[in-house]
Amino acid sequence: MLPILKSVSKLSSLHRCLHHCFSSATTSLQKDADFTSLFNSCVNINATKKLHALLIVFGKSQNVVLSTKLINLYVTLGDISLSRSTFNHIHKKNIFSWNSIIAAYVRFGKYNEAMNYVNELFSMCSGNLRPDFYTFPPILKACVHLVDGKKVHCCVFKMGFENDVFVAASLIHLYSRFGVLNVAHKVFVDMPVKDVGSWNAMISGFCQNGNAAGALGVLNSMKVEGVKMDTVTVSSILPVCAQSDDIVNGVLIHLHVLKHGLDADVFVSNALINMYSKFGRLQDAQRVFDDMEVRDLVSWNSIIAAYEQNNDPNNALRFFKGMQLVGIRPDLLTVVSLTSIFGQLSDQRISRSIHGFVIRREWLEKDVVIGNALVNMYAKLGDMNCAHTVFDQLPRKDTISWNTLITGYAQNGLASEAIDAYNMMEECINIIPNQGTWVSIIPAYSHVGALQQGMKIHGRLIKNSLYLDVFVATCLIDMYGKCGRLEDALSLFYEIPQETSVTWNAIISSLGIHGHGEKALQLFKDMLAERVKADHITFVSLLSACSHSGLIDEGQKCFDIMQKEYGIKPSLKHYGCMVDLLGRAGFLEKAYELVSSMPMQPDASIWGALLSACRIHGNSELATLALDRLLEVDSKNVGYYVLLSNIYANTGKWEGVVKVRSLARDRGLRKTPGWSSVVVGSKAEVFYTGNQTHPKYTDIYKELKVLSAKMKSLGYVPDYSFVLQDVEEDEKEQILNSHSERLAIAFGIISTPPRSSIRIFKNLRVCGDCHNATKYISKITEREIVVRDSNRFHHFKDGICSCGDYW
DNA sequence: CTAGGGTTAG
Repeated sequence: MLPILKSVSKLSSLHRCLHHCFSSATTSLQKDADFTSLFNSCVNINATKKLHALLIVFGKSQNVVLSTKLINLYVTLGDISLSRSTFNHIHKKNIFSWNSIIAAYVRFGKYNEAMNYVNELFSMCSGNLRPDFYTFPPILKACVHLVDGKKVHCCVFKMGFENDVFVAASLIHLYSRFGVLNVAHKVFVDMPVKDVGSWNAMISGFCQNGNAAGALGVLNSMKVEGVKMDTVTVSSILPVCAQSDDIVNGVLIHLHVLKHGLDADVFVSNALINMYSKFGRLQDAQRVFDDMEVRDLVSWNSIIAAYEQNNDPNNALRFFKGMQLVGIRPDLLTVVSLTSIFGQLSDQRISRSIHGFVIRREWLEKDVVIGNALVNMYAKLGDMNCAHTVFDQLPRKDTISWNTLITGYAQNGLASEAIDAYNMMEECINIIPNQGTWVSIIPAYSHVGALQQGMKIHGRLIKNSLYLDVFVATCLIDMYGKCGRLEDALSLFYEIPQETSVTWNAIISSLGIHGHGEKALQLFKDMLAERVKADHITFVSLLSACSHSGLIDEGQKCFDIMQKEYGIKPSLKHYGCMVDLLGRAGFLEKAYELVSSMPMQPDASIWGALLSACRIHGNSELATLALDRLLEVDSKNVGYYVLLSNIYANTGKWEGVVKVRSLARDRGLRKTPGWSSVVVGSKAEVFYTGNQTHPKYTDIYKELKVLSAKMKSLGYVPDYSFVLQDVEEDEKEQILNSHSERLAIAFGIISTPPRSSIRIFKNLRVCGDCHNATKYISKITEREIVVRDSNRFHHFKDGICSCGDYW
C-alpha cells in the first residue's frame, strides 16, 4: 500500500469520504475539475490526506496539475515533508511543480534545501522545462540569506526576466540587502513598467540601509507619478520617519492611513505604534493600539516596548499581563523588553527568573540580542559580577555585547574595569568597534582622566571622520573638558557641526567645571544666536557653571528664563544646582525656601547640596534638619554619613562621630576609599589615602616634610577641621599629610622636572586643607598644579587658585 | 496549479 494510504488513520473515514464524494458529484469523478473543487474544502491536514488518498485511488497521482495543487496545500497547512514526498512522486515534473517546491522551501526558511532544488532544476533545463517569471522571486529571496546572488542574477538576465515586476522587485530587494543600492536603483530606474510593489521594493531598500533621504526621495517621486501608498509602503516608510525624527511626515502618513482605511492592516498599525513610541508620544501610540481590531504578537511587543522605552515600566508590565490574558505567548523580543522593565524596576528576584526562563528556552543560543539584554539588565541592577558572568557565557558575542559590558562598568562608576573590558575587546579580531563603543569608552577615560588614551581614540576617529558624529564628538569635548584641556575642547567644538543642543551643552558644561562662568554664559548667547534650541540639560550646565563661578544673579536669571521663556519645568537637577548656587554663596535661608517650594519631593541630591552648604557656612541647625530629611530619602548613601560625622567632628562632638560610624557600619556601608592619581610619563600612578606601600613612599614622605616646613614659614596653618579623628595635633597633621591628593602631588614633584606642571585627579571632592596647602605648594615649587576632583577643576598657580577659593 | 515589496530589539 502507498504510504499515504497508511497515513489515513481509519479506513472507515476514507470510505465516508469516498462516499461523500460520490454522492456529491453529479457525474463520476473522472475530470480533473471534479477534484479541483474538493481542494477548497481541505482546511486541515487530515482532510488533505484523505483527498490525497482519493487522488491515488482514482489514478490521478501522476496528474501534475493536481499534484502541484497538493504540494501548495500541504505548504499552506504547514507540512513541508508531505509537500516534498508529493513532489518526489511526480514522474513528469513541469515548471509549475518545480516553482512550487522551491517556493515552499523558501517560505519555510530552508534556503539551502531550496537551492538544492534550484541547482537540480538548472542542471536539467531543456526545451520544455525552463525557469519562468515565477521561478526567480523565491530564488532571489533565498539568495538574500545565502550570500549567493550573482549567478542567479546572470541567469535572470540571460533569460530576459529582469523586466518582470515580480522578478525586478526581488532583484531590488536582493541588492539592497547586500547594501549595493546603486545596482538596486539601476534595476529600479530601468524598469519599463512599475507597479506599487516596485516602488515599495526601492523604498524599503533605502529604508533598510538607513538612508532616510533616499527613501523619502523615492516616496516623493512616487507621489508625483500618482501612485498611492499602500499598506506595504506605509509600513516601510514609518520606521524611517521615526529614525529621522520626522514627526511631520509621520503624522501626514498617519492621516493618509486613516483616509484610506489602511489601519486595518496589522503591519501598518504596528508600525504606527512604534513610530509614536520613538517620538515619545505614548497617548498616540496607545490610541492606535486601542483602535486595532486584530492584534498580533508584534502589536503587543510594540506597545510593551513603547512604555518600556519611555521609562514607564509599570504600564509596560500592565500590557505584558494583558497579552498573557488574551493568550498570546511571549517571544524572544517580549523577553528583551521584560529584561529592561525589571532592570528599571530594579527587581532582582524577577530579573533572575527571567534569566532562568531564557536559559530553559535555550534562547541564548538562538540570538545574541537576548544575551546582550541580560548583560544590560544585570548592569542596570548594579550587579556587574552577574553581568560579566552572563557575558562570559554568551555563545556568540558581537560588538554590542562588548559595548553593553563596557557601558555597564562605566555607568556603575567602575571606569578602570570598563577600560580593561575595552582592551580585551580590541584583542578580538572579529569584533569591530563602532559608535556605541566610543560613546562608552570615552566617558570611562574622562572619568579617570586618561587623556592620552582618549587622544589616541580621537586620532583614530579622525581617520574615518567619526569624530564628526555628534554623539562621539560630544564625548570627546567632554573628555577634553574633564581632562583639563579646555582649549582642545573648544577647538574641537568649533570644528564640528553645531546643529544640536548636545554639543553646546558639553562645551558649556566644560567651561563651567573650569570656573569660566562668564564664558559659559557667552556661549549660551552664541547658541541662541545660532538658533539652536536650549533644552533642560543646557540649563543644568548653565546653572552649574554659574554655581561654580559664584554668579548668583545670573544663575537666578537663567532659572527664571528657563521657566518663563522656554517653558521648561525645573527638574530635580535644576533645583539641585540652584540650592548649590544659593547655598555656597551663603544664602542658606533662600536655598531652604527654594527647597520648601519645590513641587516634587526633594531627593537626596537636594538635601545633600543643602547639607554641604551648611557645612561650609557652619550652620549646624539647618544641617541637622537637612540630614534628617536626607536619611529619610536615602539611608544607603555613605557620603551623607561622612558629611554628618564631618559636622560632628568640626564641633568636637566625638561621640557623634563614633555613633554615625557604627551606624554606617551596621547598615553595611563602607566609605568610598579616596584616591588620587597623577600621570608621570605615560603612566598614571594611583594613591590611596594613607597608603604607605608605594615603592617611593619614603621619598614622598620626605618631600612632604620639607614642603610642610616651607609652607609654614609662608604662613600656612593646617586646618584640623578636616580631620575626622579625635587625636593629638601632630597626629592630625600626619593624617592631613597622608591624604591621597597630597601623596600624588608629592610624587609628581619628585618624579617630574622642576617647574613642569602637575595634573592630579581625585575621585572625591578635594579636602579644604589640601586645597589650601596646594596653593602654597604651587608657590614654593613654582609649578602649575591642576587638580580635577569629582566636582570641578582647580588650577593652582603662584599661590592662587582659579576658583578663587569659591568651591 | 506557481511569484515580489512590509512592522518589534540589546
